Parts: sequence; C-alpha cells; structure tokens
Amino acid sequence: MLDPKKLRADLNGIAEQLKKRGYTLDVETIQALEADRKAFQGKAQTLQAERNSRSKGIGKAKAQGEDIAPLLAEVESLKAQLEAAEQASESVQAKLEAIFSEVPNVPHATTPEGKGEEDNVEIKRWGEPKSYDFEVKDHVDLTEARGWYDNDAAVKIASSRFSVLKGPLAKLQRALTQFMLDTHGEHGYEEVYVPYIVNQDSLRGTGQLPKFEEDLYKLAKHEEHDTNDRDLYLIPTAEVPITNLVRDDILEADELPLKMVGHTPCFRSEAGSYGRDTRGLIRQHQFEKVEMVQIVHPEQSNEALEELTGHAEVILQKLELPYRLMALCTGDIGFSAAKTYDLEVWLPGQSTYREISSCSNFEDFQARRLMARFRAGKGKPQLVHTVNGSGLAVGRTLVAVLENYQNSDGTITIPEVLQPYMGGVKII
RNA sequence: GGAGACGUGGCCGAGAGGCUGAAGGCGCUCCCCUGCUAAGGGAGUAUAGGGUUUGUAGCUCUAUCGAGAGUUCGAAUCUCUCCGUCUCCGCCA
Repeated sequence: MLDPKKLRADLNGIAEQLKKRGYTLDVETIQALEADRKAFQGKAQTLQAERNSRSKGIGKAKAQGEDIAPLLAEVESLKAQLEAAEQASESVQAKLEAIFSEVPNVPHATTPEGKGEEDNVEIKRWGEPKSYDFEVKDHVDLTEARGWYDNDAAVKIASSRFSVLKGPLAKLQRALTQFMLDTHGEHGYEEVYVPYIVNQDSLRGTGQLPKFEEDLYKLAKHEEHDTNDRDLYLIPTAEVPITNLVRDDILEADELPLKMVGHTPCFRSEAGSYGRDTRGLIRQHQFEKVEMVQIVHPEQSNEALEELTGHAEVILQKLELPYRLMALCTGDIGFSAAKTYDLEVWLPGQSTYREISSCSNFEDFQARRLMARFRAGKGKPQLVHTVNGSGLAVGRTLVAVLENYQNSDGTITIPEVLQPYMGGVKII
C-alpha cells in the first residue's frame, strides 16, 4: 500500500507516476472522498470528545451524590448524533481503504518505461547457449521415455498441470533444492522452514489480497468441524510466509538487514493462463521454489536488490546455465514492486530464454501493510524495505538442467556442483 | 476429542463499571551524587490515526488492555463469538 499521507499531499504527482505503469488513478473520486473523510472524521471525533467529557462529569457528580438524571438526558441526545457521525466516518474510510488497497506501487526511477513484456530491457547475458550436433529434445521427451516423468499419473491422482517425477529425476530436483539452499546459506541467508498454508492477513501483508484472490487456492472449510471464521490459503510463493515473519514487528536497527531463505512448494491456480505452456514442467499448479527475502533499512534496498539478484545469478553460474538479466519495464512489474529484475535461462528445447527468477524491491509498499518497522536509536519506528527473489524456481531449473545437459544418446550429464548431492553420480 | 485456567505496555505484574492510557517492579535513556567499583537520589520511557503546521518538531483530539461484536451516559473491568496460551485426560507421526 502506498503512503496515504503522500497520496493526499501529491495526488496528481503520484497519478502521473502510476500512469507509467498503465494505471489510472481516479483522482476526482479520491479527492471527493478525502473531503468527506476530513469532515466526517472530524465531526465524529469532536462528538466523541464531547461524550467522553460529559460521561466523566456524570461519574464525578454521582460520586458526590448529586442527581444525575438531567445530565443523563443531555448525553442521551448526543448518542444518536455520535452514532451517525461514526458510521459516516467509517464508511468513507472503508471506501478510501478499498481504493488505496488496489493502487499499485509507484515504479522506481530506474525502472525503464514501457507498456509490456516487449519493452523490458536486457541488461546482460551470461554464458553461451551450447550448439548441439544432434537434434535436441525438450525435457518432456528426455524424461518421459525413461519413465521418470508421468503426466498421466498426475492427472489421475490430481488434475492437469501437476506432475509425477520418479527415480533420478525426482532425486535431481531434490539435489537442486539442497544445492540452492546451501549456496544461499553461504551468502549469509538464514534458512527457514515455514507453513505452506497462510491466513488472509499474511496475504494482505505481501499484496496478494485483495486483488489477486483468483490466482490462489483457498481451502474449503469443513462444515461441521471448522468453527473459526478464518480463511486459509495455500501459499503461491514462500515470499508470503517468510516476509510475514516480520509482520507487526518493530526490529532494532542493528538487526537489519535480515536475510532469509526458504524452500517450499508453491501453489497457483494459474487462472488466467489456460492453454499457455501446457506441456511439461514450465507452468504447474504445484512447483518447488527456493525464495530469498531481505528485510532492509530503507536506504539499503536498492543495493539489496542488486545483491540479491546477484545471489540468484550465482546459482545459474555454478550450474553453468546460460541466462540473461532483464529489467522489467513499468508496464510489466508486479503490483507491489517498485523495481524488478527477471533472470531468464536458456532452454534449448524451446530455443528461447524463459523466466527462472524474479527479484524485486518493494520498498515500503509491503512493509506498510505488514506494519514491519525498525527503530533507529530513540526515534520513532519507521518502515523497513522488503526485497525478495527466487533463488531459483526449482522446477524450471530442473527443466534447464535437463535440456542444457542432454547428450546425443538421451542421457543427461549431471552438472559438477550437483554431483555431491546425487551421491557422486555423473550421468543419468 | 473431553475438562479446567488464562490473555494488561519492552518484560513481570496490579486493576473486577467512572478519579485508569493504565499502580508497582524490572529493564532502558538522561541528570545529580560519589577517588574507582558498588550503592543511592531525580526525571523520562507504547502505538496508530485526525486536526493545526513549511514540518516525521510542538500543541491538541480520537482510538487501542488478544481480535471482533454487544450492554451502558461511560467498559481493561459485564455479555457473546472467534483467535491463542497453559494444565490434566484421550488420541497420534
């Protein structure tokens, strides 16, 4: 969420910046509501003050044994007015809150301007796509024939867009996960294990709600057993539980930066993507991801994004997978992000670069919702900045390893850094 | 799953319809005293929002005692729902 004070102070300026990302801020509606808010809230508070002081008067009068009947009658008339004023004030504030909560973050000055994917800017390339003296296969062909990838079984036990992996393939995925976690551990991230199911407050904190509910899996409540009124969801990314670790916290300045890494499955309904990437492991309802999160001092978030992106790159470099680094343009960055880098890995099976990591600086946009703050010295608590990124999407990394390391006979060479995690096996 | 107890500021802990945004203690900050150390004395020490304002300063108002709803002129205190913690029993990887 953006700072309501800043929004108020510079509504048109912010509208201008949001326009860069293709978002039109309804300035007039907000101005009208703000005027109402000011009026109603002020009135409600004045009446509250009035009631409070009179009620105190009644207490004192009663203590001195005076007749309080006339005083009671006086306050009685206040009551209806107060209730009306409170209601009006609350209703205006709820309307503003609803609008504000759907306003995306303001892009960072260094985020390139553009309308969509095609305007993203390539920052650099690393590694050369290999040339093969045989016809390359994609990851499905490489693994299905050997009985390691079974789409039909996944459909049988769940539905489309799930996968069953077996034998060396399942093990390779686990090896990748371990390798990533260990590497980030060396980068100074604390490994965390977190719930895969979260409540609405957590999803609001990181910005998935209220706007993107359709992308989430919501758990059904058991009619008889569940007495609570709490809605729970499967996590779409470990960003949600990990970032929410600092929700409602006031950290000490010297605790920053907080660096955490975690591995979780991610669950996405992929509601808007029917028909896209239906083949193989690219776009699944359930996939594995290693996620890095940094909670940082506001002045450090730009550097932190560069650093964290670099940490994601290290994984690709150690795996010797060719990739390119893209700066997403204003039209393509996510709702909560001020700046985002995507890492795209080379996939020989598709002869193209595909997104394998997304690293973003959210500045204080998430922190405001989360009420994640820190205290510098004796000063008032101020909001932290949050930065996160995939390090990496394990399922897609698996695809990349399979396709980039394939041999003419259909076997897969295991990248050197993964061999210790595969019990020394060099080829599968 | 059954039975009971409980949830108050950074922490501990009083409070049981009005004088309580909250006693007291610990911790922390500043000041005084004191050869050093130790001890002692004094002051301060929640968060959010609104108004005022050039101001994240000051002043002022409002809200907050797990969360929400209710009763009341008035709720930390009474009622209800939910969340959570603890103890005992049962079950369990």
